[in-house]
Amino acid sequence: MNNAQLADIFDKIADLSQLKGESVFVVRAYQRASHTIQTFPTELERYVQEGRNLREIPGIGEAIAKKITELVSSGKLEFYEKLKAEFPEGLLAIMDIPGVGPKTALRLCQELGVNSVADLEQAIVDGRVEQLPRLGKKTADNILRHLRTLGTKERRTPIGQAMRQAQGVMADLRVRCPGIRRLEFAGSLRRYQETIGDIDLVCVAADPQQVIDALAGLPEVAEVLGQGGTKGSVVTKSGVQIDLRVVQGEAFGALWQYLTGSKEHNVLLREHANRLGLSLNEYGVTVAATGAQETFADEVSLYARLGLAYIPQELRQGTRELDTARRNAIPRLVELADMRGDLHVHTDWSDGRAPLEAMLAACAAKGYAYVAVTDHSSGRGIANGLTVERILRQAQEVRAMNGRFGDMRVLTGSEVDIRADGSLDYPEEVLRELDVVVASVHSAMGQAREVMTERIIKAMRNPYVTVIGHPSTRLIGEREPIDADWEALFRAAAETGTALEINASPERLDLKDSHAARARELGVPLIISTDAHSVEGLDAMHFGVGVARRAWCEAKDVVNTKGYDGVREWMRGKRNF
DNA sequence: GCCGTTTTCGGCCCGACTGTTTTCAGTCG
Repeated sequence: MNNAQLADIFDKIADLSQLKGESVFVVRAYQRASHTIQTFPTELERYVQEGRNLREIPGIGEAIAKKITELVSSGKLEFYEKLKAEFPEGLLAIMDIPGVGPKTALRLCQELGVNSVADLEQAIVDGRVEQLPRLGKKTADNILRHLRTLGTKERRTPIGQAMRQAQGVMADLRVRCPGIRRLEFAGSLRRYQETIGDIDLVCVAADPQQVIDALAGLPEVAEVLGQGGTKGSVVTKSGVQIDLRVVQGEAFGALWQYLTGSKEHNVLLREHANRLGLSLNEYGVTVAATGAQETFADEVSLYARLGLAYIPQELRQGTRELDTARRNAIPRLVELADMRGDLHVHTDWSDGRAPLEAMLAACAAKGYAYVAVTDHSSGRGIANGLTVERILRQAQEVRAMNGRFGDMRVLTGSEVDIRADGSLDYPEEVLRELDVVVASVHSAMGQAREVMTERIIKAMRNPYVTVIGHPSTRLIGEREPIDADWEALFRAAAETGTALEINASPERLDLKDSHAARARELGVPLIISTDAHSVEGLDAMHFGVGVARRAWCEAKDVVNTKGYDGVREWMRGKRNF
């Protein structure tokens, strides 16, 4: 049983506990455990097998540790089975409808005999729901509306799309409201999560109402969910929810912090504040003893007031960042400016859209010290992969580009298919001629775990393989990752000195954050590359850096933060392994 | 159910908005 499945069960236990009327603290404990498990870098199943103590994980106590052990050893949990049996199966789905929580779901079930979403729809249409005390026509209509769009819209938006949309809306708002003094995005977008639930915007303006109204009036807005004096919430025509919070004055630090979250981080932060005799909300800090209010112009001063080092937004996941900040041990995370080159770039020699020179010119304009040209190998017929003859000719041309783009060094390379049996698409005589070999799985992605794991490890053992490209092959929201023993892959990568890629393309982000974190822990060299197929694609580097930062990576953990000489030296190490 | 620079027991984050209410419960983030 993997962490995602475990987390799902504890999330359901939390929901069921709510229905059962357990105290909110019990519910919260299960929710917290679910979140912790979801983001934990190691599979708990392996953790338990290795005899490690689950209770060392924050948020996991005696009771939940026992439940996890039962789940990973038997695949079942008696407590959960019994709990589930107490309620109709459809009740959890009813609770998934926005606006319907445990209280309402239970009433619908007990007072109207509603046991499924379909039952509920019928009950609303029949007019039975609006007759219940403290519900009413408006509530019933809202539930119906949400119920009917439940299956139709994607729940989360990939970060690339959300980022574009956020920037568009922010530009529009600035034009419409000249009184805006500051406008930033917050939430999961700012934390560089791979998918975004809704876009959170924070704003400082003299006239908050004007900005709220402007948001509601944007042409791309399909529905206004709520509109108050400081807060507006809309859904765009593309189905993305945008929440906007506007304040007057300069007390921006606490607001931005609050809306950046995560929720789990904020809960921990407020608990921490309470222990210091302080109370924290989105306006600032209140000293409990005196009632004195303090505001903060920026986040750094807010964290400092709470006795904490600044916590970069990507680390605000509600895991160990608070403890680390208290010990003043937050590392200096890798930054976009640390990136010295891109080691995975395509041109129109294969399936890229731009010519070689255009790609190189764009890389030079970014100030890179080097770039590797890595078009597809011949196995990718559909991607116009390069035959042996063409790759050797391209390598010649690429080498000849050196000196034409200032100090930027141009490296030869290829993105070589790892075939189903783990062999590579080019013979060694060819690979030997290339500076950078990105080995990637592009076919037979459905192989069984053992086969797939062995296949990739075989590629790592090839001395000419520099890096494994987009290791999981997933496309976010479109294609599931391969099934592989990640722990085994990470150990093999560390042993052979093969880098693993953090593919920065926002539809991939592969390795993902938790995998990158585990790889880093095991000493695997990481390379952040854009896999650009166009000039614009080169701009995706910051998404990859965001993933690396979420994985607590420092510059030293990322190979292509080294200068040209450093990278060459590192690559020589791999060839001699 | 978890947890400890007040504590192994007694606490546990905080506010906005909606819809239904004459003061607030439920939901959400």
